[in-house]
This record gives sequence, structure tokens and C-alpha cells, in this order.
Amino acid sequence: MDDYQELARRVRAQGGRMTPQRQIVLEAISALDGHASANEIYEWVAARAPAVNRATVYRVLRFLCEANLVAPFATDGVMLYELVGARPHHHLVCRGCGHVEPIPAQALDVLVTALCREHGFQAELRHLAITGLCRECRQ
Amino acid sequence: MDDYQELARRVRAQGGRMTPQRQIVLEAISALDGHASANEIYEWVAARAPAVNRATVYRVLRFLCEANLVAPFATDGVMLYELVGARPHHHLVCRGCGHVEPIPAQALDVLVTALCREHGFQAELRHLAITGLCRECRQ
DNA sequence: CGCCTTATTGCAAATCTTTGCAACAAGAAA
DNA sequence: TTTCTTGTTGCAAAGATTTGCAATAAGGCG
Repeated sequence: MDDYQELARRVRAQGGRMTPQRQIVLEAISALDGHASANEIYEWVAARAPAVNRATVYRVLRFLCEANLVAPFATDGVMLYELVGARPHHHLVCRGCGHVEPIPAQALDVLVTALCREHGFQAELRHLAITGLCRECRQ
Repeated sequence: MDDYQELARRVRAQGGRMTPQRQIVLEAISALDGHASANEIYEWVAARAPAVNRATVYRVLRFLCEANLVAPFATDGVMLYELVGARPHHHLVCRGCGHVEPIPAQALDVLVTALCREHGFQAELRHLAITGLCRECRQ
């Protein structure tokens, strides 16, 4: 987990306030390997701060997404929330073993340029989750 | 909307049965420009067949997705359901005007081969929704 | 440090979505 | 057409997510 002061600064930069609830949600995601579902996050939080309400966790997650401290990405119907790190990236989600492999954003640059050239479309790819089979699960 | 007999045949090919509920859900999606949210579909169905239960609409949608008659794709947190047409494709969703532009699946082949070559990952891209700005909205 | 503004929270109720189970009905076979 | 099997539905209840509102408290200011 990054420095608390730094996170608080980024929250305030968005006109928001840093609260214990927002802090513990960030801690939860960090503790849960950097990415987790809303429910996993709530369970983790509730285990050490039972007073925190479920609705608050959902609202905090939405706020953190809008503040760009956390990024949502959809895998197989379930929405996962991930800490926004230093560099942008996407995900390869294996349908066999469930493993989530991050790949650098520039791996998709070839696609972005192709879309721009052929459709005049300026793609804004953020945390794309691509499902498929990883090397191991392909046997 | 395709021919009812043809749809019924495809449903039975999956070991399923064609029911009035499944038929009207397919009609609803067709009437709603070929893609709609679960709630939009339920509203449309409820307006002409009030006896159809909400739970049934959700179950029918899931069945149709598994039967490959309908494909789900996520845009901006909302799940949309789309009739599966003749050829596979993806979507360019403009964040400016909201326009949804279908593009042929092979437009992403370059990406699929790159992922396979560089990560040994066999991507299964189905109805990807790529957000960004279309030619017009880029001014 | 204490006050003030207003963003944020907790609570409860509203919505959206899923699930268990008994009754129903699609479609194959007689 | 009638019967039979079993996939589907409706209902109700559980679970997931959002929202309105009054009370709380973060953080700027004096």
C-alpha cells in the first residue's frame, strides 16, 4: 500500500475527504492481492471494522474509481476493483485456472493505432479484461 | 427478427425447449434495436405479457447467452444483451455521442496473434466493447 | 484550538438479480 | 392424440447494489 499521506492528498485533489472508511477500503484491496470483488472487500472490512456499512463500501468504491485511485474491470460478469498503480495495464484472465495476468498497456498499442487508422476511432482502453486460456491451461 | 422456426431449432439443438417466454424475450431485444439491458427487456415484455416473471427474464437471458443466440457485453458498468447475428463482431462505443459502431471480429486478429505470440495466451474475444471517441466527436 | 461548511456516513427502504422448490408444459415416443 | 419425461416457469425469499435523508465529522479558516 502506498503512503497514506499521498493517498489522502490525491483524494483531496479531487475535492474529496480522506476518511477511515476510505482508508480501510484501500487497505482491503491492497491486502487482497491488489484486486477484489465488492463483496470480498466488504467481508475483509467488516472483519476488522464491523461498524462500516455495506452501502458505504459500495459508495467508497465508486468514489475511488471516479478519483482514479481504483479501477474497475469486468471479468466474466463479476466486477473487480483494482488499485491504480504506477503504469497503465490490461489483464489476461484465464478461463481455466482463473489466473489474472497483467500486461503493459502498450501491448495493445497495435490495436489502438489500427482502430484509429481504419475507423478514425480514438480508443480509450482502460483496464481491459481479456478472457481466454493461458499457456498452461492450453495443455 | 429471424425466423421463429430457425430460432426454435437452434434452441432445441442445445437440448433446450422453445417457450413463449423465450420467444417474447427474443422479440423484445429485436424491437429494442438489437441490444438492450435486462431491465429494458423486462419492461418491454411486461408491457405485453404481464404474466411473465422477472426471474424468468433473467433466466431466459442467461440461457440464450449460453445457447449463443444472444451475447452479453458490458458498457460502462451496464450489461447489454445483443442478438447474435451472422458474423462475429465487436463494438466501438463513442463516449461523446453514445453511438455504437460494430466492427468485424477480424479487426482484432492482429491483437489476438500478438497475445498468443508474446504471452502464449489464447484470447477468446467475444463482443468486446471498446470505448473512446469517434471521428466526428474528435472535432 | 474551536467554528463552519458541506462531503460523507449509517440506516432503512427501494431496486436489481439470483435461487430453491413445487407445479406446469414442450416435445419425443407410442 | 395421449402419455411420459424432464426442462421451464412462477412464486417467494435471499442476496446484491443503489438511493433518500438526517446525523456525523473532515478539513479549511479565523
